Amino acid sequence: MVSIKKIAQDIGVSTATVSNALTGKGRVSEQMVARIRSRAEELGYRPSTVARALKTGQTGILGLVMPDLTNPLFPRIAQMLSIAADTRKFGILIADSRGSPQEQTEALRRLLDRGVDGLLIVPQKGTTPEPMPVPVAVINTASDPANSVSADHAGGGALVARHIADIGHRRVVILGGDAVSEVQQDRIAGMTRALPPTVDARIMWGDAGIERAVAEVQAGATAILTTSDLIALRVRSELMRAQIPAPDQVSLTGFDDMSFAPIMHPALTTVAQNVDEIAARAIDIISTKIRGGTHPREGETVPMRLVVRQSTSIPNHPAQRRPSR
Amino acid sequence: MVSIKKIAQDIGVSTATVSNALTGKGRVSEQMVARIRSRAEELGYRPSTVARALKTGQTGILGLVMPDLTNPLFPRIAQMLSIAADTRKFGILIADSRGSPQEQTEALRRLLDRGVDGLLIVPQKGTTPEPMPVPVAVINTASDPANSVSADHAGGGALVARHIADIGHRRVVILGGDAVSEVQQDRIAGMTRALPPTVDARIMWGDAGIERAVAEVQAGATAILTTSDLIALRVRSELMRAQIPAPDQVSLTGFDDMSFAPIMHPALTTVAQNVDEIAARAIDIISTKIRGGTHPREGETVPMRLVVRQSTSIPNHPAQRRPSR
DNA sequence: ACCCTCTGATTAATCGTTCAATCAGAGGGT
DNA sequence: ACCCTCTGATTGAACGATTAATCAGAGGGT
Repeated sequence: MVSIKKIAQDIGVSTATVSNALTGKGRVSEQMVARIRSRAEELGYRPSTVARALKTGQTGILGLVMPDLTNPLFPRIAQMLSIAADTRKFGILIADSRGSPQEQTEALRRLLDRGVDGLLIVPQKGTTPEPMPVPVAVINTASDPANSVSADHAGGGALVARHIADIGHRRVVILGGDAVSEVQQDRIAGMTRALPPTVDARIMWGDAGIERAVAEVQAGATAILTTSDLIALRVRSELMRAQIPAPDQVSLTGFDDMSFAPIMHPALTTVAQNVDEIAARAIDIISTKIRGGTHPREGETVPMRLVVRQSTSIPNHPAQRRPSR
Repeated sequence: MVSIKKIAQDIGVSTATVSNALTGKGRVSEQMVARIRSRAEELGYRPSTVARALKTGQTGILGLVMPDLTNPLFPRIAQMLSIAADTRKFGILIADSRGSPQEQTEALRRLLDRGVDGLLIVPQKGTTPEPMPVPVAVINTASDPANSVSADHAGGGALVARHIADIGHRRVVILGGDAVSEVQQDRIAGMTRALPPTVDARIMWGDAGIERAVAEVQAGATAILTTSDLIALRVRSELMRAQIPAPDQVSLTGFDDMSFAPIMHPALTTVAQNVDEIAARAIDIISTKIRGGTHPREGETVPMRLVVRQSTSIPNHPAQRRPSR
């Protein structure tokens, strides 16, 4: 490995001068800077991030903790974070908390031991991470007081609910996966708040909820709003089993615009997160925090975007038929 | 931050003794080891991985490069690699190559600059990474000469093809996504080799292939074997549009057992990768390489597992009806 | 008493970089 | 001549650990 020392010897100056020339910090004449730069280039010099880290106390590495990497949405977040991070010259060290809070704590400890400059945390459902010795950016949802940035899940819920109300549905089912999840709670809260009082909405949860939702459709409900594309897909399967056509007899919506949403049949109406923006904001926040500042927009959410596809349509139920708008 | 020096001062010995006591390397009396250990415990001492890295030249960090993190299979690999890595005390630094070979090279350079001890590479479709200054483990497919470990894609193709042949199909379509992908090539090669000569199989590729496959079914084919669950899902949508019932008129298979495979309708017959084993093997290989050894099983593949669900059944086409076995 | 060996510890260098402090010398002003 | 300022460079310590080389002293053998 070629070090600053080698360059210094070659040119006949001290290592300090080389360091200054390369980083542009001290006082070095222009010719000298040019000579050093070109020699460094020739030798293929790459500064040792390790040595720099030791001296400065900054590793330039961020730790990323996710609840369970198998959630199909996380890779996109991870990818965008990784891209946003390296515009700021940060690297990303991953840790998986394997679904358990103890493991999450373990994972955090390991990252801290490696000297990360900051932590990006997507918390376990229903847990709040304890205070950390380094700056932290939490990506969760608006109702989490620790939240640094996240999608506007409630707003997204409102978008999809309003869409359903607008096209004429009057009796709907709202279907959540896991009531412990704050994200899902917020999505549902957004839906219920946005629905006009003329709409009859019932909230159901979990596996049992899926069956009950189908029964509810047979009893006259014309739409099922879910908090996840995965749930929507399962509902779709149950509907087929019950021979209920979608969207003819029932409209269906998901959440997150996962990979399969556009290619399932009917293509799923859903709400997309602006993952790029969330990632960029998270990196922005964590890096200002690391520099000791306070980010003006910390805690703000990023709007979601309604993606209307074929799984939602005007209700076709005899009791509720109405002219198209 | 509490360092080795602080402990040394507290007890009144040299830092060397503390280092020796903690790592168990030099000659230190048992009582002294005990005293140092307990003092370290009290102070909450955590060794600086950065300082250690500078001195030893080993960071204990592996770089992970993936072609495009949005592929729904990669998060599982990343998760398992991360878990396997930390049993070996390695951390994992991620980099995304955003689909382009140049970016892949860039990503590798960034990781090397951070001083990773080794690289885990899932290559871009159709590209072979150039030689690297650190040990590398490549996760790709058997036909890649650089491959270190991977699923036995050809074997997986054989499993699913044999299943289809066994239950009586005689005219099938094999549908690939992208002919550039070596993985998909291997899967298809495995399928065709495993099919008996009595079976008529046609290979088709890409978006155009999906339409042609549906036409082929209308012309009498009774099964479509795809190289990916995502493709299978798209085929499923096209079949519904064409009002072709599955699996009644046509059996359908995917690959990779993605999250939605069990919950789509009909639940998808597919081939699962043993991701845990692949990850564990990859870490094993890279760590023996880092220690300067050669791994005895490098290059071997890990068997895939056929997962039979409702999307495949005995062919029901009049021309090919036969008794159940 | 002398030499040898062994144990348990210390010394000091080193990894590659940064940075505050220092210094040599040029040039200007009086 | 003398003092002052400014520029461009150097010195040397530090970051926190590891490690080869060294050393003091205890004990054993002759």
